Amino acid sequence: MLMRLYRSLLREYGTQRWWPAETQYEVVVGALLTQNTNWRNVERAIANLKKAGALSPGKVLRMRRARLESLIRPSGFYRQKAGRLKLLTRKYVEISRRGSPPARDELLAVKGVGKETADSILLYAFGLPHFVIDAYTRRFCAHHKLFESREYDDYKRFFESSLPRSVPVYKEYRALIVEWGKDLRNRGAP
DNA sequence: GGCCAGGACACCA
DNA sequence: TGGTGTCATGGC
Repeated sequence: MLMRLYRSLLREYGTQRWWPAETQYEVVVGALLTQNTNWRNVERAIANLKKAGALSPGKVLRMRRARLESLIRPSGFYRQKAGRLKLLTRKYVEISRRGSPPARDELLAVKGVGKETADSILLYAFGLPHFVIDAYTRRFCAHHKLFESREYDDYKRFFESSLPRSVPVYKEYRALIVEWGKDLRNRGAP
């Protein structure tokens, strides 16, 4: 059923090419900045960082707090996010230095990184098979009467156990569901 | 002009 | 565990 819906979405919306980023670190930054935030605003923030030549772990860690806040301001919640971005960057440097990929739990241990952000980083930055659940995914499941729960991890297990363990499929499916959700909203349908 | 976006967390009962 | 308040900008 899930694979059938997947192919149907793919036919309707085409390949989405997520995640739009030039570097692995840019994906990590985007994952944090996009929390409850329109992607367009995140793009502005990332553009600011690039223009300032500051889109690297070293620069972000050394930058003054107020400076970082002003650069990422368009992404909203900029005071919270500035502090959390530094914490996450510290963890990212640690992961990069040791060479082995991050465990989900160690990302979740970073303040400001919840399940969706952790899974986004694991999937889109590190290419690990973790399905990402968001508000659209829950609506998608309810709409098609596929599954229902309050727990994030229930949804995650549902998708991961119903789909082939494929990183490209996980990446594309989540992007397609977001596209489906936006489309649904634009048409004002329930 | 109100509502919401590719959430997470603190605090409470 | 479940419910609510807070964080903030920009588009429609």
